[in-house]
Amino acid sequence: MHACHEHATCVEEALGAADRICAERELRFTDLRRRVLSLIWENHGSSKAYDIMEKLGGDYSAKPPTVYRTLDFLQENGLVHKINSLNAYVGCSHPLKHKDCFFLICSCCNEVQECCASHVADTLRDMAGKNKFSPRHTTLEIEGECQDCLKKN
Amino acid sequence: MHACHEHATCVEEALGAADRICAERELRFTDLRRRVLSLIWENHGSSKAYDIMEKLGGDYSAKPPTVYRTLDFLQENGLVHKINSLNAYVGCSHPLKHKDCFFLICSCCNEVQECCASHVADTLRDMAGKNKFSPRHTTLEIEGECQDCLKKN
DNA sequence: AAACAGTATGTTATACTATAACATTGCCGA
DNA sequence: TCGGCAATGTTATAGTATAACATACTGTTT
Ligand SMILES: [Zn+2]
Ligand SMILES: [Zn+2]
Ligand SMILES: [Zn+2]
Ligand SMILES: [Zn+2]
Repeated sequence: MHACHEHATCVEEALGAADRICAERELRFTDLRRRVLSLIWENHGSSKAYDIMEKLGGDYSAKPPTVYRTLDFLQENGLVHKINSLNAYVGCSHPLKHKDCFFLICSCCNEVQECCASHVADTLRDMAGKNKFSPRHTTLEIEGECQDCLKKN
Repeated sequence: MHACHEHATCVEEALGAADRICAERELRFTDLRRRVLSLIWENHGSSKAYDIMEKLGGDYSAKPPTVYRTLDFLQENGLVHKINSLNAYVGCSHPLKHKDCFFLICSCCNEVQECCASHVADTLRDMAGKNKFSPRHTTLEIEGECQDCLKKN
């Protein structure tokens, strides 16, 4: 689906971007936050909160509030997104440029691709306007099958 | 937000449509199913499963599986939709014509308006195509403020 | 250094959302 | 009437998320 030849690069870039963003905003990119973001970036699928919790401490030494607070922090700063249709979380693939993005979710390989397209956003804004609605946040999640999986099957 | 001068009409229409749809498909529109759909149509907001459960039997005589099975039936037959961003359910406002719909959710008055627009669906399909993605189901939920609430505030 | 404030994390408990598995009931045709 | 199947009931449990309060860490002021 994606084209990351060397996935370690994805992780490093994500962590590097997080470092810079937190520095700029004078936020603390603590060890816990870094570990959670890193776990989320282990692959290009989405991660469930309780799976992250287990990975943080096999013995459940990390408790739910710890995980959810960390996820909240990462979301607030645009470093991860929640996929509402899955109750799961993905790393933002372009945290500084993120705007009006949406998600293509392959239910075969579970990968999630984050996309931006200004004309999609424009279309939605127009549509909202015609309905006299003032949008604040859009959830757009498209479930289906990615090219690789289509080919395989 | 919506323009139902006599909300009873909305409820009756919804129940009537359900009757017809179930008859056509040789499904049983049982008392329970009718009651749940009716409760959901009490207003134009979204309903939480556990609230429906309480209304079904103040003493919690209705248990979760009863409610969720009924909601599943109603969803499968296009009579209600789940709003993933709220974990809540709304009645479908046009069950026979439903196709590529999306939702405008006012976080002020909590009303949910269901909209269809073929050009929105077209735009999304094109976009998916450009990403070589074969979409199966789209979740599009726009949170914001409706005209009435904008005026009021 | 000691006191302090503010942020981050730990801990315990609980709320909220949803499903599995099996029992019972009710409907309908053979 | 019997058998089969769909619907509902029942009990238990899984899965997702937050409230409330305690402790620890970071950096600043005195
Ligand atoms: Zn993003
Ligand atoms: Zn795939
Ligand atoms: Zn609909
Ligand atoms: Zn409103």
